[in-house]
Amino acid sequence: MGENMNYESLEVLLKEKGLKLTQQRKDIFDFLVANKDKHMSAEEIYDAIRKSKPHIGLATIYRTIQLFSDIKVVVRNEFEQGKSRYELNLDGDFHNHHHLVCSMCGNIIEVNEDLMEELEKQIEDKYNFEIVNHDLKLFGFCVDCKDKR
Amino acid sequence: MGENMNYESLEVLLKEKGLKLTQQRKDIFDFLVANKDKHMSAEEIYDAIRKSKPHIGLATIYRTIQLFSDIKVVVRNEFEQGKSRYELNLDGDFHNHHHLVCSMCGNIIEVNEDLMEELEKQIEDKYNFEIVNHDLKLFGFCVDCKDKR
DNA sequence: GTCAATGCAAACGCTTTGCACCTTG
DNA sequence: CAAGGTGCAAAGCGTTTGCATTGAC
Repeated sequence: MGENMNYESLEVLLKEKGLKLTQQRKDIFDFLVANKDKHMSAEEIYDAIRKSKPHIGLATIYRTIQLFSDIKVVVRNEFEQGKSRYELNLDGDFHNHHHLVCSMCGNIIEVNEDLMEELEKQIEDKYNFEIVNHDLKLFGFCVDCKDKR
Repeated sequence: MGENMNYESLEVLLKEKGLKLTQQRKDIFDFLVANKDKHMSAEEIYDAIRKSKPHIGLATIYRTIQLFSDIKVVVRNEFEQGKSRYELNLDGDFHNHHHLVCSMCGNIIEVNEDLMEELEKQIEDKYNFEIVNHDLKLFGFCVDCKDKR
């Protein structure tokens, strides 16, 4: 997919499945690109896009995000129980990266290193389990909060 | 808490907070002990207990599990989106253990090794983040399913 | 023109809550 | 007997779905 993902590459992924590049899909994609460092809920995406496109429906956000998730354009994550947050998957990487979740301020920090190879190898051997992907969240206190306690 | 957790140790934890050891709490605790290797949803716990105690309410299951979670007697986990599964936290360990989730049959396997010390140390240093707990799920194929693909 | 996509509102599934009654300590 | 706890039903909340209409190709 590459760092410079744009409408064309999105269109290619959609066309492969006989799907259309609609204005709403462009709008949602644009918004995700403009906020690629954030982890947003469906409602937040909806509210933000609605400011410039008042007719968009929340169901469209959900359907689009589901679709983008299927074609690996976004990654869904669950930091709070019962509520998903989404982020753009710029490099189209299959292996998820990790997240640091601050228990005090709720801030989410991306970890770009994998560091899981050795652990996964050991577990694959011992449990005879073939690991395809992982989901690692590390809870604790961020730089700003660790001293405030 | 120790391996032989029983009513007395549960009662101590409750008393500390001015709470009572009711029959329903005993029933739910018993059921969790009898199924300590499983990861059950609230509905599953409810249905199972209702067979012998038909008058128990689902809300009691939720309230009790929430309480048990607060006093670290159970651990809540989310393997499927929007649905929690619960397991007894026998040793009262603060650091969660890991889970292998089979993408084919849905089976969940416990990993008792931690293996995270080195990774956590590296991340704490690089990101200046104080790690307190983690949540690691490894998705893939279990022994029974890896050949069936 | 065809088929996919949208918007709306209603339905959904899990979980929480308000309240009158009951039980524990 | 004074908390706290329970059961029931209703509400809550994020998400999904049915359907008539609209829009992309």
